[in-house]
Amino acid sequence: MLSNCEQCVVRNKSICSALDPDELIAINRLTRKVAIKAGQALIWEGDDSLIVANVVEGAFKLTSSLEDGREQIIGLLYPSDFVGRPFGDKNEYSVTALADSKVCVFSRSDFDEFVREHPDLEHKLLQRTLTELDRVRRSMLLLGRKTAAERVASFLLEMSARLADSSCSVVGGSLQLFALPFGRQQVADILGLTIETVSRQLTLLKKNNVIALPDHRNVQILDAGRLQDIADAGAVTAH
Amino acid sequence: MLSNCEQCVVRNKSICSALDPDELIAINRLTRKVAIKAGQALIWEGDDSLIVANVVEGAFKLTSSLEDGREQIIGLLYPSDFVGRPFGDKNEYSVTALADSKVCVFSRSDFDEFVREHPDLEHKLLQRTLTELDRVRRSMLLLGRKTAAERVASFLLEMSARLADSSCSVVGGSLQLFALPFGRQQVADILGLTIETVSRQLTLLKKNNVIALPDHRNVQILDAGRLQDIADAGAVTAH
DNA sequence: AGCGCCCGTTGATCTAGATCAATGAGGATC
DNA sequence: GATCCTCATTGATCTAGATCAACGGGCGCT
Repeated sequence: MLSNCEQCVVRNKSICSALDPDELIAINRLTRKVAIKAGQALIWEGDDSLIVANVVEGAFKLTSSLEDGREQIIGLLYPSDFVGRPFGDKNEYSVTALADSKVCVFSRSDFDEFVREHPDLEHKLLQRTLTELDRVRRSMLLLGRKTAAERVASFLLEMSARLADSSCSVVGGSLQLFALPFGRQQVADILGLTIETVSRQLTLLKKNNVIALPDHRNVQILDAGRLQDIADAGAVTAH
Repeated sequence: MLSNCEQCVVRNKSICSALDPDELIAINRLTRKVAIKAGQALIWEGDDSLIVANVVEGAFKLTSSLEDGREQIIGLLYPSDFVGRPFGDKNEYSVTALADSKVCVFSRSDFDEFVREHPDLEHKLLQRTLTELDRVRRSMLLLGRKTAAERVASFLLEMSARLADSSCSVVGGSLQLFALPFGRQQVADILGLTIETVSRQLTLLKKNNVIALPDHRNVQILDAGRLQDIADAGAVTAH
């Protein structure tokens, strides 16, 4: 069964939304849909950049590591996001599936060529890259200067914002519930903290009725204003 | 005196290198050369994105801050670098001159329009943005997971690499001398450390004969291999 | 030359968060 | 339903780096 761009679920949100029906048929020939199991890597840090892809389903983490095993998560990818390093020869980070996922893969050289011939596509790619750059720069402030309390609060707000448009979020007078797509260690690797510190900060927020934790994966924001204050200035009034 | 792209000193290195003589004349009309004194801001964090520019001369820092004054430097700009946020309405960071500088300014709307009409220019911009994204992601690992010793060593190597092609670098059997374009506080704000910690790490490297510090601004790398080892694994063998 | 001033260095102490160490709470397997 | 097994929480202690506090040295100014 061939993949078919016309009935692709991320067609209208991915960079491919820049293409008209004819172009969609053309790009379809360059493409191959691939399933990736949770935990499996799509790209390895340091590898030559041979493929790029669109995320169709699931979730991925981008990571950079030191030899002794310390790891930093430098980005998260969801359906419709673009993966890989076009116009460059090395991948500076690994891309690993957090859940069973599907991606739509291009050979990098095919993709580079196709992009150069389709300025609207290149424009979409530029916009995404600029947005991602803004996001990454925001996290530099978090990693370089924020306290543990500020980091955890900022993280919860960002996750809630990012998962808001997807299914399970209920916004009723600042009451929000969402499921983290990963465990505590990954949260720690996003925030540049240890698992224990993340856990302690979360229970602190729970004790102060800023959030509720129905179970290990779900988070409910009870007081978004308070959480925002903590994210910006770290004012935790409790013991 | 009008600015003239044809005799621009950064013409061949900036994004404008994508333009042919006719296009250069066209873009020249959109452009205004502006001098910025050291310490003066070109763009403020949170401002609407009304201008973009090319750096012609001098140096700039990009910063993001918290209300209580904590600051993180999230990027440095040198001649030929591009500044500002095209295709977006907010600047998420401030841009401040580190030295007396000159920039070539565009109104953002003029620039956005011109770029859309010149795919080669947009391509250059995309390449720069992708390269910058790689750089910024590398610093996420530094800020999130590296120790003070590793950060300082990584910083010195990156500065030496970046300043290598410019004037004053002397590469004689891994012997390199360069001048930092800023003081200790700025180094601390780049590395997410305090000024005292930066100072202590530098004197430690000096005591171990890994670097020499002729004066407060100049750094000489005596043992680049050793410095690289420290940057990657923090192995400081000394007291 | 002498006087401040700014910036960097050095030292002493403190603390946020890391590390080490149990303990507990689902979730899958048989 | 008992047995693991993995992952989160909680507690006790340690430490890298922050904070607080002198001190010093280069540079511009009169």
